[in-house]
Amino acid sequence: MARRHRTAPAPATRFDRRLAEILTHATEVFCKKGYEGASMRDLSRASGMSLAGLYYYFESKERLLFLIQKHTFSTIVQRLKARLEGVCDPEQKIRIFILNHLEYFLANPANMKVLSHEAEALKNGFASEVTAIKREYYRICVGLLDQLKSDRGLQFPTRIAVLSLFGMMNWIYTWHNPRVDADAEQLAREMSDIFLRGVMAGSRARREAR
Amino acid sequence: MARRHRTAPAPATRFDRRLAEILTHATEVFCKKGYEGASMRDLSRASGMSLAGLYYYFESKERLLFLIQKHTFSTIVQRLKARLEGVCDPEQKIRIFILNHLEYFLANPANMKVLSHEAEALKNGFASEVTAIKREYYRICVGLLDQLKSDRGLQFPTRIAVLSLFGMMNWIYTWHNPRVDADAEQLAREMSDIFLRGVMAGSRARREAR
DNA sequence: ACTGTGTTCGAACGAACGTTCGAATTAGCG
DNA sequence: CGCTAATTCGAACGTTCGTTCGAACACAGT
Repeated sequence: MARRHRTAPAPATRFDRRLAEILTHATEVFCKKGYEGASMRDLSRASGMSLAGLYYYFESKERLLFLIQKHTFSTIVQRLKARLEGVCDPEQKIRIFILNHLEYFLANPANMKVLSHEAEALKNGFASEVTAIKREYYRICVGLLDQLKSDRGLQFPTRIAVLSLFGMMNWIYTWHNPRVDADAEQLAREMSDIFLRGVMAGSRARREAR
Repeated sequence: MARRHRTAPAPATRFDRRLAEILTHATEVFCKKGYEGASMRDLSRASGMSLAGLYYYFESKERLLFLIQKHTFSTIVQRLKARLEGVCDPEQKIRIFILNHLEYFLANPANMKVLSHEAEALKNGFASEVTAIKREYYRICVGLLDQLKSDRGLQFPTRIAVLSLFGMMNWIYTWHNPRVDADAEQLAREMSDIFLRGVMAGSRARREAR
């Protein structure tokens, strides 16, 4: 009956720790079978808790997905802000943005797949809160690119560039194989090279043909 | 009882025409609610046919998704091959590849979302046939990039470049708004610029720092 | 009008779904 | 130990799921 609503990081009660365990197992199941395809009984089996027992920790399957998405996205934004602090060079900032994204992506592939692939699964109330974080993340990236543009007198469509970059990065969940593909650092370097050369090369205050 | 198995394009029987109608409506429903989230009753309502009536045209929900994915993917590959014929310049070929993908994408957004987003929904038998087409499409793109590399003496990781390009293009289904965003031609030009400059600029047989 | 084949449907099947509830069990503290 | 509150669970709720079946309808050619 008594539900905690900690947003503070501090004491990590028994309740909070158990909930975190359940979230971890549920993330794996959502990753493998999809949100709609995963049943509460699947989650029960994966977390070693009875079906009814799960409902002591969250009131619905949808809220469970919400908790996973919100925690994942919040963490990635928070880490990005910490890493961006004190860096001035806009190119370096964008490289950090990409590295931060890919490092978290490859370290927590299930979380990121659930975040990317189940973006439309939440309804009104839950959806809007995750959308707010997504918008903030998007705005940060737009800011970095605009800074790069004005610093170097470049000319390219910011919206398309940002969304192309997100596409490059988020699509990884469909193909990355840790036994074949490079680690996050190298991957981030290669994607950064392609993307940054793409927006920087030869577009200095041009008036292009067509 | 008597089911047709036409692969020939020719006569378009009543059966084939009605099936195509159902596929169109089903694609919209799968696009909006996802494969798992869409019920046979949803499909029945959307196509104006009774629940039982649908099973005269296909034997299972999974086969219905398979038919949609296979038709969509086959069409896009076939159009690509036709457009690529006779073109020699590798840069031009890649621009055609991107344009072909985006034109079909924006002209048939529901089809392409179902193809991109429900790629893992099919099981063994159905999955392998779609995967085969996907692999062919992937190999074509690898071929174009390798040709560009050797023609111009470039040096970049082909696999990462191809998959980044697919990410840029396929991610569109998450953000494209026809009332806000440009048409396929302009979008293809902008993405081609970013991508081609990215893989071509300053990587001529370099031995790069780090 | 009769016959046969292609097409459609209402009704129902068993299984699985998300969620609830009251009782049983456990943990923390006097 | 004994008491209270936190935690877990078996069993069941009503609903919806994908699929099936046999009867009905539509429309040829004779």
